[in-house]
Amino acid sequence: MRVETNVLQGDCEEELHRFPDDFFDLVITSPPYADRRQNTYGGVRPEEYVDWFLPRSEQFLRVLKPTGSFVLNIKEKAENGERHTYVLELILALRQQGWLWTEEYIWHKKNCYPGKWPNRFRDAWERLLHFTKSRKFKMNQEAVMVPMGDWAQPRLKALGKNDVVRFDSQVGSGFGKNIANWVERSMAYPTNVVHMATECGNKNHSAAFPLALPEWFIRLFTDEHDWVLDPFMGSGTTLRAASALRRNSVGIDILKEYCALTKRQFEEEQYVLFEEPASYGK
Amino acid sequence: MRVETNVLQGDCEEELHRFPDDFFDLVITSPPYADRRQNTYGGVRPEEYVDWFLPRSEQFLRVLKPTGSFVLNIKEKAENGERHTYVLELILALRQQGWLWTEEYIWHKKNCYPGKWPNRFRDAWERLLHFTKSRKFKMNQEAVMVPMGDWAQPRLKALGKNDVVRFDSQVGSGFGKNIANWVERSMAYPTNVVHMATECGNKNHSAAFPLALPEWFIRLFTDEHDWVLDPFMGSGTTLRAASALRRNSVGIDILKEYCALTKRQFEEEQYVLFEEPASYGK
DNA sequence: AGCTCTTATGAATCATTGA
DNA sequence: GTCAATGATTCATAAGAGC
Repeated sequence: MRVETNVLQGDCEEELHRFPDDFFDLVITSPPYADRRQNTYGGVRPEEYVDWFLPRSEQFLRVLKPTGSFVLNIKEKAENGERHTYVLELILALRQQGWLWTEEYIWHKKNCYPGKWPNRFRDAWERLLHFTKSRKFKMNQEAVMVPMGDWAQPRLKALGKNDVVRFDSQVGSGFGKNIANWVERSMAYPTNVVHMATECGNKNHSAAFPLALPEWFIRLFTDEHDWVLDPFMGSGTTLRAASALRRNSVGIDILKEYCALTKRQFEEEQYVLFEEPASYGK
Repeated sequence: MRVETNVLQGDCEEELHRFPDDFFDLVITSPPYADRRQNTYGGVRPEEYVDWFLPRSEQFLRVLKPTGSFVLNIKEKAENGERHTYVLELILALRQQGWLWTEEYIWHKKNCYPGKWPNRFRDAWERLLHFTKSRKFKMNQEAVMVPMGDWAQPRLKALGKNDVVRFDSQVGSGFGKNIANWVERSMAYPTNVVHMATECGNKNHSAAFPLALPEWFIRLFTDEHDWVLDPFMGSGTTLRAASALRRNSVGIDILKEYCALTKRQFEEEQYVLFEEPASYGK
């Protein structure tokens, strides 16, 4: 069975009217973050962010299956020395809209942006908010289990001073013990903290999240041939992850450039798939 | 100059009336989390949590210096398959009360509680909310610097884990300046994700946080002989960290058992200090 | 192939300048 | 006064070069 991958150009609030209720199994997206500047892409002011978001999330709620999930990657900006509260308000508003706030995953960005300020350290994490329509939803926990052999050993080898000092010695309690536990089992369930580097890019566009991030959630919340939606597609990372995992997908973006770029990149990757199947999906 | 360490038994809302305005440099605490069970320590219902907290935080605001910081360790419970929203509401309410929500640090618990549920993974993180009274507050970023990437790669190979741990704990106990001089540019500032294991509990009480956690924030937000307050003291981890770092401290707890336990443990540690000064500060 | 070393750069944030 | 744009700060990665 073939996998469909569709790119739609337009505002997701409008475009989603094409789809029936209860169609998608997963909505996963990294929307444009709030920004005071008007001339950047998607510059929505922090104060207006919730009002801007709600009519769109209402459509997400409609087109999502009762067993589906909605994963929202977002992080509030700091302005005038303080964190904005619009993300907190958005969570509360989404619950009012009918969503269940099932979980908050943390994306730990190992290679976060550098910088130094008098009142804060570098921001190394973002929220991955997990909303559902019902308490019974699809979750394939086994699909994201971490293979111990493949993971722990090279990790240990590559364990620079950073890892040891930062992860371990601050406490002094047992990496050794943990390792021993890991070796006994071959697979372990992950936690709600996802460690991933941002994609260091030869990309010509600001990639929202690394491929591995949508991949992780697509494996976790969908099966093969399920339907995945990214209503703020950007450069199309979600679609590539979905396609590689044999899920049908729809990406929507308001900018023609992004849509064209995604379509083109996608065709190139399809070509690569044909040429060197082994390297695809990496 | 001697360092004072005080334990007060009572409700912090009452006990703090003893203190003048603008007295403390840091308030750091892990309050009793919301809990539906009434007969456990500090069983406050989620729905009532904000109302219960606000009169107390009003006192924190009063006794904290304008340059001081308030660090709140908290995490919302999941109930009936959903995350509670009282922590979000608390943040919004604290801002209304006059606090600035300066930052949200993530405590990544490397060895989080085991368990398996159908709709979520193990919870491996907690919030460390940083509030201040003003945009100009005290922050000693150099006090929590960590060794940098390029440097120890070859050295670490030769060293082995124990050496690294010992190196780090020496830094913690006051040799930091020397180390910093040796390696000049080899130290980097940390991020807002704090990696620490929970203290593996052979303790007879559920330790709220590991010693290293208050230690980190005490070094970051206070100088020697500053005053540290933990209004929900519990087993007294904050006080031990403060004392080891030569900060004056006040701990308040409503339970006599905790107060007695902390006093007793504290005297024991003082005794250890007298016996084997070298091992203290570990 | 496996190493070391070098280089570019990423949803950042704040202070300053200018409209 | 408000708002928008610019410069300075700075580190964990991947990718590429060289051996």
